[in-house]
Amino acid sequence: MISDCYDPAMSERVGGKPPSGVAFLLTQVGTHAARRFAERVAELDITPPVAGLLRSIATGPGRSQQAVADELGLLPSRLVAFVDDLERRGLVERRRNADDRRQYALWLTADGQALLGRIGRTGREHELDLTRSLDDGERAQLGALLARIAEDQGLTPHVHPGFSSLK
Amino acid sequence: MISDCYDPAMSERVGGKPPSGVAFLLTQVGTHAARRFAERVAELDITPPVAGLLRSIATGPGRSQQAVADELGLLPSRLVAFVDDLERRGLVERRRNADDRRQYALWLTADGQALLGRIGRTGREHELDLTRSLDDGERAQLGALLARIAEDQGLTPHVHPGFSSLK
DNA sequence: TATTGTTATACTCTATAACTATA
DNA sequence: TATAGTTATAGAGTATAACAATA
Repeated sequence: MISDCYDPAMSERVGGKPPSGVAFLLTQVGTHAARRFAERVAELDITPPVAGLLRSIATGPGRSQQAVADELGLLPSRLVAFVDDLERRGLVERRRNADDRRQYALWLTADGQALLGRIGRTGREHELDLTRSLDDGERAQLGALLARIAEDQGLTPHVHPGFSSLK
Repeated sequence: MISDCYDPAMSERVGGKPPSGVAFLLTQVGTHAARRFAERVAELDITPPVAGLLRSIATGPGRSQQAVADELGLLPSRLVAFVDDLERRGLVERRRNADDRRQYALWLTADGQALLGRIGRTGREHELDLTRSLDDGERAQLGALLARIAEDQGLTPHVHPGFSSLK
């Protein structure tokens, strides 16, 4: 999923009217951004979904797996595999909830927090490289326009749509 | 591939410096754009890759499957399945090349051209809806900034990175 | 021997449903 | 009975290698 390979601009050229093609540019550049970020965090032996999961746990520590899965819009069965792997690597800890022993509370270990720091630095490098052809004013302008579209289209702040499925 | 679920902005907030988050916004909005376009063309019983393939054949008719696969950066083995389906539906035609009988030349049928027209209208609707919160000047501004990034990052015009693998 | 198109296969991602243990 | 977490499984999408026909 997740690929928009058709270019409205081209067919508009055939159809008559002049092309604008902002939508296609958005999918093209957006896909490139996602791919480059994935390449960068691969050097930390994680994938983008795992990076998002670590951040989510850090932002709201001690929540149940369902609560986290719900926030990120991913299936509980997917989250299990992620947490299994992170727990094996000593980055995340599962603790039984004493009040409701069906639930596990998720916490970051010290190693997990250190990794999150490295992910943050990777994200800043990614940001700088991707927008290196813009000056500060243009970067802010682009951010403002994208934020407007994101809000208008009903996208949840800080949650990537790649997580979705929601159900 | 293709999902960038980690938000640099958030961890920067933890790390210290103020967040900008243009890179994350790009993947978020770009993924949304690709998904919405996929939903739209699904009503024409095609997927975005197939829409891109139809456009490619229309732009350069009579080329071999390898030439088309090469342009779009997709594997020959993937293209076979797409062309099989499109030929069954009477949208594309395979013709043996008389000079080199190993090759098939790809052509759009009249039905295929009609479908391409409907795809073009769908693309224009998509473009308008996605950028409905911007005025004409802002839309042009956004397009210019995205085009600058696309060129700087070495993206091929009119070819979606989702096709890639290149090899 | 090399190339075009094709088939077979495998590996990942994603989605659904069934199972367990607790409530 | 309902819920949290887990397991098993099936379907896309994607990549690799082997094959037949032709050069």
